[in-house]
Parts: sequence; structure tokens; C-alpha cells
Amino acid sequence: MADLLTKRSEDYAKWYNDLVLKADLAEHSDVRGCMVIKPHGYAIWEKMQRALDEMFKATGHVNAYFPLFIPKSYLAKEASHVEGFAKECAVVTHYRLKSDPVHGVIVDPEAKLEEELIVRPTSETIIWNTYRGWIKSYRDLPLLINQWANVVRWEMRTRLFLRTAEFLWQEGHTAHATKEEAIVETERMLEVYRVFAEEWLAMPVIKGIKTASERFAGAEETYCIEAMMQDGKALQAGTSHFLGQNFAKAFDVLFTTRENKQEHVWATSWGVSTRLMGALIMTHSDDHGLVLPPKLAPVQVAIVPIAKNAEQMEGIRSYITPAMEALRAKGITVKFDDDDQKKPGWKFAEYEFKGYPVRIAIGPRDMENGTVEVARRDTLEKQVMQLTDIADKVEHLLQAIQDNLYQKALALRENSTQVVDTYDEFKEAIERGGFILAHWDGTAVTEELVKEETKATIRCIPLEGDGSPGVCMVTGKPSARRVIFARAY
RNA sequence: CGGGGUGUGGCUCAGCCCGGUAGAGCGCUACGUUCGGGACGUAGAGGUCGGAGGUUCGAAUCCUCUCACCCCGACCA
Repeated sequence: MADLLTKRSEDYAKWYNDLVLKADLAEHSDVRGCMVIKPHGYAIWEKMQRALDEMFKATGHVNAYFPLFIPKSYLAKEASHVEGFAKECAVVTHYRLKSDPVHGVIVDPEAKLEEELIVRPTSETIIWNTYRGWIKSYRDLPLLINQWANVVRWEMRTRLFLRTAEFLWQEGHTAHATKEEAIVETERMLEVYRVFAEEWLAMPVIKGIKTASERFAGAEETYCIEAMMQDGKALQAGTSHFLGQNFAKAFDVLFTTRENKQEHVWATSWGVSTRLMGALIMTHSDDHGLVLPPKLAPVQVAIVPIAKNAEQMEGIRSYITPAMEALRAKGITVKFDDDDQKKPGWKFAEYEFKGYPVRIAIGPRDMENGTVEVARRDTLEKQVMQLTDIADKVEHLLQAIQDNLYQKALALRENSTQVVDTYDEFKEAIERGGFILAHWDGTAVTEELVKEETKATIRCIPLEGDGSPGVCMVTGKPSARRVIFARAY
């Protein structure tokens, strides 16, 4: 069965594509750059959504929904925002088709829109245009809103989950009375993302700030969490932006202060997308298929009965039912696979490939011995356990798997992080891959030079870790602290 | 948007150079034997060869155009 999947060591990109397709996570649609997210993939996304949504609610946010279509003129109101997104917008120019003897249907030339609409690449503009009507006084602030939505960015090159023309995400958009409060919000949501990445995805991340060239179009400051994939490349897993008063000024959003003065509000926005699915896959999965952290697995425990006939099947069912009930009482999701069309061996391979964290097999031998066979996906270890207290044992095992995945990913990142002081060392280090901590003089010129010569970009200026000053590895000019360079997705 | 590649049953591909009316494996259907790591046997079903035009007695095969997808570059959550 190993030949189902390209090995990571042979071709990492192909391994990823094969895995996404064969684990039934997603497939390409007939529309270029777009994907169909299949039930197994979507179930994982739903678990991410639920966990994040609860975290947003717990930090005082509420959900709303803003339109897919945005008047073209809105985009033009914030200068750097236009520049960032204009090149990749889908535009709606007509609102009607008509039948045509040759082509079936054609766009009705009579139905041209007076003002063309763009399909949102992100919603800052329409949201801030709306907020103008909602915010009049400091009493209306802060305004803490999130939306779950799809957005479209017409990308040249796409990859399932990592970069698609249409993707699903959440975007938070908040308004505040003061700069300080907006920055606190930006940092708070970044921390929410860190906790989510580490505790749910079991994916260690580094919190940092983007350089000016990597900053979100329209932001004063872009914060991010950066993760390292198994091939040593960096992946931006989430961003949180301090937008200053840029959008408030562009859309005229003023509020009356306590002192009865008119001021522009301060804004943030933050988002994570279905790209996290790609991050999840590339952080944990192996040559045997998908590996899911238990907290995000749609089904945590698959139970495979080994039965020759319906009678044995029922015997096994009643043997294991108390344990299943005990597991479910703990909130653990369990599937008893009584499909008699498929053989146990087939099921083993299938659950392994699709990343079910724990598999329990029960056959006649176990029935005699009062045991079950428990297999864990992360290490592929199998052991025979007494049925007694099996729910407790599995609960602990799930936790152990969650922890192990995080620790393994952390160890990989630490082993693949290099500290260098000279540009020559850097050029060698970047070929080995991983994160490189090096001093940088803070200029876009140096950043661009490194990018051109090595294809490595500054992933972020870390918020934590060694913050001691030094000199730039390229120019020798003063550097405030080491930054993270890497090749990135 | 440049450079390369591929389109043939559901999937992976052979056939194309050198034209003669489409094949394999997997999957699928039925029946039987099986069932502790993707079982086996027997019998079946399933294809406008991406699309359009052309050459020819005859095109999956040759020519022209076109569409889609994949990989590599320039741009990006």
C-alpha cells in the first residue's frame, strides 16, 4: 500500500498533491485554480472553524456577514490597498445571459452593469464603508466583528489548499477609539492564532512582525505566525494587521470622543484560511498518508471488527459497545465500522491513509482473551490491551498523540533552525533549508538583494527570543535583532 | 504571462514514430470461496480516443486551430 503515495524524500510537492487527492481531502474543479473540498477535508475545516469561532467569541467578538460583491470604486479609496489587490480581482461586468443559437448562452450585451462589481479579495473596503454608518460615538466602540466567508484572488499558480483562486477564511474587522487599544487587539488575536496553531493543529509557530515589503496592503503593521513545514520551507499560517486610521480616513469613519471632538477610528483586521489545511498536512503527515492531531480529527477512534459473518459481527458489537459508550461519554468521537463489504485489511489501510488517530481492532482472539488491539497513527505502534478501562486508556493515548505530534514538529523546527553571522554562511545554510536567524540592517534594499540571490525572504521579525543587536550579515550596518529568513510557500 | 509536458472506459497508462476501425492493470457488477494489514476464482458491463476543422478509400495515429490540466519561472493569504 505504500506505493499509493509518492515518498516525501522523492518529491515533496508530489507527495503533498497525491496525499490531498488520495486522502479524499479535496480535488481540482473544472474551474482553473478552484477546488472542491470533499467531506473528509471539509470535516477537518469545520473542526477548525468551531474551535476558532469559540475562541473569537470568548474574546468578545461577534459574527456578521458582508456581501461577496464590492463596488469597484470602493477598492480605489485606500491607495496601497488598491495596489496590492487590483491585479488579482475577478470583476462582474454584466448581470444577465441570453440564449444563443451557436454558443448556447452568451453574455447579454444589453445587461452591462453601470458600476462594475469586484468579487471580494478581502472585505476591508465594504466593511469600512458600512462601519461609517454604525460608528458615531466613542460609546459605539470597540466594534469587534468577524465573518466567515469565501474570497477570490485570481492567482497565477495555485495549489490545493495552499493557494487557490477561491478560498474559505475568517476575517475579523475591529474598530477602536485609540491606537493603543487597536494594537492590543492586533496582538491579542495573534496570540489567539498562536494558541490555536499550537494546541489544536499541534503546529509550533513563531510570532513576529512582517517587514514593509511583506506587509498587508493598507496596513501600518502586519503581525504573523510562521510555521515550518517538513521540507524546511516556511508557511505563513495566520496574520493580524494593525490598520491605523488608513481605512477610517479612506471611508470617513469618524466618532465623537468623550471630549466631544471628531476623530478617525483605529482599525485592525486578522484572518486565517483554508491554507491551514495545507499547514496541517505538511506538518504531520508521512509516507503512509495523512496524520491528524486528535483534536482536529473528524473521527478520533475507528473500530474495526474482524468477523466472518453477521453473527460474529453482532458478538463483537456487544463486546465493545460499553467501551464505545464510555468513550463517547468523554466526548471522544468513535466509528464502529460494521461494513461487511470491505475486509479488515482494507479498512486498516484506509484509516491509516486518512489519518484516524487511533484504530481499535477486535477479532475472535480478543473476544477470548478480553482484549483489543490498539494502533496509534502517529507512531504506527500497535499493542494489545485489556478491555478493562479501555476508554481511559484511549483518552490518554489521544492526548499523548496530540502532544507527540507537537513535540515532533517542534523538534524538527529546532533542528532545522540555523544561526548565521556572515552572508557566505547564509548562502550555504539556505541550501540546507529551514529557518535562518541572521542580522539584517532593516532596509528593503538588503532584503531584496537576499531574495534575488538566494530566493529566501524575511519571514518575520520575531516578537520573542534572542533580541540582542548585532551587525547586518550583508552590509555590516547595525541590526536591532536577528530576523528569520527562509524559503517560503 | 513566458518555457516544457500531458489529454485514450471511474483511475493509472499502453497504442501514435510507420494510418486499417481500441487494449492492459486497478476499480465496478453477479455468484462462490474468503475475512488478524488493501483476498481469490469464474462470468460480465463500461470508451464521441479533450474539442473543431483538414488530408485520406480509411484518422486515437498525419496537418491546422482551439480548450483544459500538470510541472518549471515572473506575481501572491
